[in-house]
Amino acid sequence: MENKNFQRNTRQRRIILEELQKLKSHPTAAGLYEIVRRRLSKISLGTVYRNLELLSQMRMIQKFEFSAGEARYDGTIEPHDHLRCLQCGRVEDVPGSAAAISREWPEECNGFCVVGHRLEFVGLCAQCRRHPADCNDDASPNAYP
Amino acid sequence: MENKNFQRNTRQRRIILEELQKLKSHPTAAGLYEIVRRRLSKISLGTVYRNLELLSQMRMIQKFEFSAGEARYDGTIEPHDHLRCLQCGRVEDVPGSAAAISREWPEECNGFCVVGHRLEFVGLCAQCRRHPADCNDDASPNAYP
DNA sequence: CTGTCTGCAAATGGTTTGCACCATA
DNA sequence: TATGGTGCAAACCATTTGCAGACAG
Repeated sequence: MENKNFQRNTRQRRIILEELQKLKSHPTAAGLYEIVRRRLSKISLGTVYRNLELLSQMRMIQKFEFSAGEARYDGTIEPHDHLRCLQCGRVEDVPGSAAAISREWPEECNGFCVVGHRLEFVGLCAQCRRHPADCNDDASPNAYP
Repeated sequence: MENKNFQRNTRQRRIILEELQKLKSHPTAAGLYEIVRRRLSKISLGTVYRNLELLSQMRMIQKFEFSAGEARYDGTIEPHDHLRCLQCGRVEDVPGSAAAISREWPEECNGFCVVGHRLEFVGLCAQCRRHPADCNDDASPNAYP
């Protein structure tokens, strides 16, 4: 709630934002840390967390914590929905047309003043559908239907 | 994925399920633990977690981990959506008619075989709308718009 | 009896935080 | 140079797990 704006434009912050915006995927903090580390070998995971939090408070990126243990970060700010693979954990954007479906909702519901929503579809991604053999291991990050 | 069915119908398991089904709210594991403890004073939190996990694997209850740090549990199995208050963290069911909107979605999207979805509306509950004074403290469990 | 389940406590894993030093404005 | 940011490591907190004893079938 503390919308504290930052003053310094540090090398770390710049690179974290840059690398995140470069990705079409939605990495976890640890995943992005590994990527950023290729350019800033001494950066710490704590710094990545601090900056991701700050950038998301400033609405420069989106943080979403749908259903899984780890938060994921998105380099864009337009609201949109996601597809999550139950087997491999991959998270992708719902492509344009399908996303449009979800844009209008009642502003009032059950006494709640609704200001937004979070929507995610779960299923199997194209890759995992082709390789059902991988089903035996415990890679499944969720126990949904 | 390991749909291992349980064999024993223990007092603990029975009471956990019973108390959860009695509630209209969606407690966290710790919350339910406090409730169950009134009937089983020596039960451990670990047992509550173990049974909630088992019951949800057996499709006798629902576990959902939308966006917040703690998972929440629902004593019913019919799929339905939720309303989450950004200020107090309360989670309620979306009432019938509104819920119907969200039931049909494409079965295929972006190569994914979609088997379900998770939808949650965020906003302010009736109570928090009446008491905007509480806004100053850091009780807000989420940083969504 | 026997194999599951429980209570306990320690371990885990993602995230946050305190602190002393560093570097941006 | 002042102060916000960083790296490091320890702390946190929800959840999981190993183990020895308890109990359902």
